[in-house]
Order: sequence, then C-alpha cells, then structure tokens
Amino acid sequence: MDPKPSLPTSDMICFALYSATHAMQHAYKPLLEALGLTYPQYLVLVALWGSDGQTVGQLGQALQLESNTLTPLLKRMEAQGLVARARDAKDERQVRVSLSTAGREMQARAAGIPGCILERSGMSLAGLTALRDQVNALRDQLRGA
Amino acid sequence: MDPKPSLPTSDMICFALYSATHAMQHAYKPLLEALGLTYPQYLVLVALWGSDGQTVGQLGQALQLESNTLTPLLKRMEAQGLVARARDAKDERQVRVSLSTAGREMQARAAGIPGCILERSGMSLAGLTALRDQVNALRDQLRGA
DNA sequence: GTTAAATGCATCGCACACGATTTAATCGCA
DNA sequence: TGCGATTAAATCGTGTGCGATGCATTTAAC
Repeated sequence: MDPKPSLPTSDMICFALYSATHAMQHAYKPLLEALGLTYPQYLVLVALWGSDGQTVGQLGQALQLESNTLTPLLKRMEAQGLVARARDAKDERQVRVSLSTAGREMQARAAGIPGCILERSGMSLAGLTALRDQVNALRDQLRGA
Repeated sequence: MDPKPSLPTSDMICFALYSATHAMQHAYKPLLEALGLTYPQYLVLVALWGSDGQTVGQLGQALQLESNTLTPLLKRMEAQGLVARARDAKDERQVRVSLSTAGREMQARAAGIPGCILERSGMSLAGLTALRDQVNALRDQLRGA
C-alpha cells in the first residue's frame, strides 16, 4: 500500500498527507459533481456561507490560497452565477465577493455532504476531531516555523 | 487559523489535510528547487531508488497517480536526463522507467531532505509515525470503502 | 502636494491531477 | 487461427496551484 517500506518517516508522512488528500477529494467528487462544483469552489462557498462579502484577500487567508489561484476560480464561479465580484467603494484595491441567490440556495443542496463524508471516513467524530487537530498542528508548525 | 469555527468536522478534517499538504509541499520546495525537482518528480525518484525499472502502472500504483498524470511528468524527467523510458520487450504495452546515472546520483544529493523536513515538523519521530498511520488509515478507509 | 513605498488584485507561464477517450498490444476462447 | 475483449499508455480538455511580474490604488514621507 505504501510506496516503499524503507522510505524515511518524514517522507512517508508527507506522502500520507498527499495521498490522503487525493482520496478525500475523490470522495467529495461525486457529491460535488451533482452540484456542478469543484472542491476549491465548495470551499469558497463554505467560507462565504460563514461570512458573506469577504475580500479576495480574506478568502485567501481563510483557504490558504493566493490571488493568482483565487481570481480565475472566482471568475468561473461568477460565470456560473454563484457569486458576484465588485470593487469596494471605500478601497478600490479590494474586490468583495458576495453570494448570489443561487449561491445561497446551494447551502441547502450541499447540507448532506459533511454527513456523507463522515460516514465514509468510518471514524468517530471525536477521532476525526483529534486527527484534525494533529494535522493542523503539523501544518502550523511547517508554515509558522 | 481555521476557515470557520462553525465548519462541520468532516469538512474540517478534509480542509486540514488539504492545507497541510500545501504547507508540506511549500516546505519541500526550496530543498527540491536546489535539485531542479518538483515534489511529484521527487516521489518518482524515491520510488525508483527503492526499485528501479518499474512500469508506469507500477509507479502509478505506488504513488496513486494515473497514467495521464505520470506520462507527461516522466517525459519531463526524461528530458532532464533523470530517467529513461522504454517499452518492455516481453509486453510492449508496458513502458519501463529506469534511472539514469544522473538519476542515481540524485539520491546522494537528496539525502539530507528527510532530515530537514523532520526538523521543520517540530515533531518526534514516534509522533510523526503515529500521525502517518492514522492518516493512512483514513485514506484507506476512504479509498477502500 | 508630490513622490516613494506598500497593498491588493490580475496576468502569465508552468506543472500537476483527473475524467473521458483513443491507440496499440495481448489474451481468451471458439 | 482468428477476432472480440481486455489491458497499458498516451492524448485531450478542464481546473487548480503557485512563482514572478504588472498595474492601479492607497498610504507615508518629506
């Protein structure tokens, strides 16, 4: 299952994250496909459902993505009619992203997704939470160093 | 730090993996850049250092990648002179990938990388190993269903 | 009040990643 | 032997990701 049992541990944890991320996206894919969304697009919607009208920079902070990734992604979502993009009147350097009606309605249609994934994971909520905290701790250590 | 505290847990573990993977690749990047490698290319080399002359399919099995990802990746590595690609004489459907001299020499030049990452992670070897096993278990659960 | 620096977003180029399809080689079975 | 089914790579199109760069706007300094 693992690429090579003799791999150094630090390489193996990295590969584990790498392949688990792929497996996770694979699990989300059929659920999101039914809504016409990709995984990063879903993340943008989740962020906006939590707080609408965020700037591109705030979304990037939340999702750990740069503007060069977000701009084309948001433009595709705008073309799909999920969000609207508009320069902030106070500071015209900033672009605020807001949910359209279709974008808000998507929340109800996507409501079943987390439960589906939770079930597929075969883990308890407490187990997942603990794992999440450990993975986040590793991430912050690597980023913050 | 997290996108939204109110996110469902199964979404949050997924995002944790997603962002930790990015952070990990970010940590590898400067080390690999000095060798002229990307992270997936490094993974291919690690796999070949373990067992040279694998087929494209075997590499895909090891790295959990499809031929549509591997073929252009391997072609770039061939253009760089790291590997050679040749049809198997016994079964000409298969393409065997073997290390060049430069590809083998890269192993010594990359020897310090796992130690660097281990240090950057700020975790003990045992801690990393335990985390790796949990992440792998989640991945297998998602994949194997 | 004009200029220099910083900020926020967009553009460009490159490298994955994958679903769907195609092509070439091998296998299975009558 | 022959030919459809299967298998292994390669190809095609779309969508991220990110480093480097550019441009417009705002802020700070003088």
